[in-house]
Amino acid sequence: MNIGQAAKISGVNAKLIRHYESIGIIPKASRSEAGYRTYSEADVHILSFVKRSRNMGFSMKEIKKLVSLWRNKTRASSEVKTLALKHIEEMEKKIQELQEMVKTLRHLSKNCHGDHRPDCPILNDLANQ
Amino acid sequence: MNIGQAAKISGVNAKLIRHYESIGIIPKASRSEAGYRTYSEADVHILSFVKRSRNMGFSMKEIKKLVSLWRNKTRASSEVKTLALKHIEEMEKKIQELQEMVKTLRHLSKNCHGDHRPDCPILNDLANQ
DNA sequence: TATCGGGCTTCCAACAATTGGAAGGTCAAT
DNA sequence: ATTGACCTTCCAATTGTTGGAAGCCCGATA
Repeated sequence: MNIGQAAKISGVNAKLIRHYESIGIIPKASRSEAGYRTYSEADVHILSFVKRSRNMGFSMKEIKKLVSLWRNKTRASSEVKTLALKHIEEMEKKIQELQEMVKTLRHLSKNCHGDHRPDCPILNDLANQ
Repeated sequence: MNIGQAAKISGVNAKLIRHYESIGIIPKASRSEAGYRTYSEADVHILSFVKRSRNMGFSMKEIKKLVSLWRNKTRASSEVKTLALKHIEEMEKKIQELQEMVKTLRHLSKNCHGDHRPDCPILNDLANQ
């Protein structure tokens, strides 16, 4: 099948598929006589894998690693688990940071009248802390 | 004072100060005879404001708006509050997304032996869901 | 057969925010 | 006079994705 079909099935748009190929996330697609990229079911499977990994928040660098681990039938599951746990840690750190920002900003907003008057604790705090 | 001094005090590094100037976040600095940028206390104050806003997770676009609101003594506090509340909403959405990713990935990791064996539920899930 | 729409190709540029380097001018002190 | 620290500009890389332009290919219709 052509790239458009592969895009439709995998949910990764054609532009992005070419990009992933160019940066080596996925193997180079074979070509038709006319130079069109052609994809097999297996190729589409890889694309779906990438898409789902992306949905899990993995970076492209991590996904590159995941794809190679996935295709290597003899790798140890510990390698994958380590990668996943590291990613979980990073996400939890990010969550904490965001929660602290929300907390601070929510507190400031609560003290801000939010009307026509110019006095605003939010700006005061950002400016004078 | 020169840019290095302003950077030190505000906590925004010199490179970034120039960048912020170039994209119009902060006003253009005045120059010495030799062409060096010169900063007043008030200029540094703006830089600190930007820095703290960044720490609150605001985008540069939002910060540009915040700076102009801050410098406008007659703006309504509701304008600021609206911006802050919108930002809080976005952060909370992001938090939820991350939490769901963590939840899924944590579940998968729990079922992964994480040893020398190749069988790995994490990869299986990413591939076959 | 001519042509038209849609899909494909490549390359180049933009977004966000920051960081890095290169090549060169300036300043203060030795 | 020269050193070293600081400043200047410009250009490129990062991360992940999206957009456009110019041009080729394929199938269908007039």
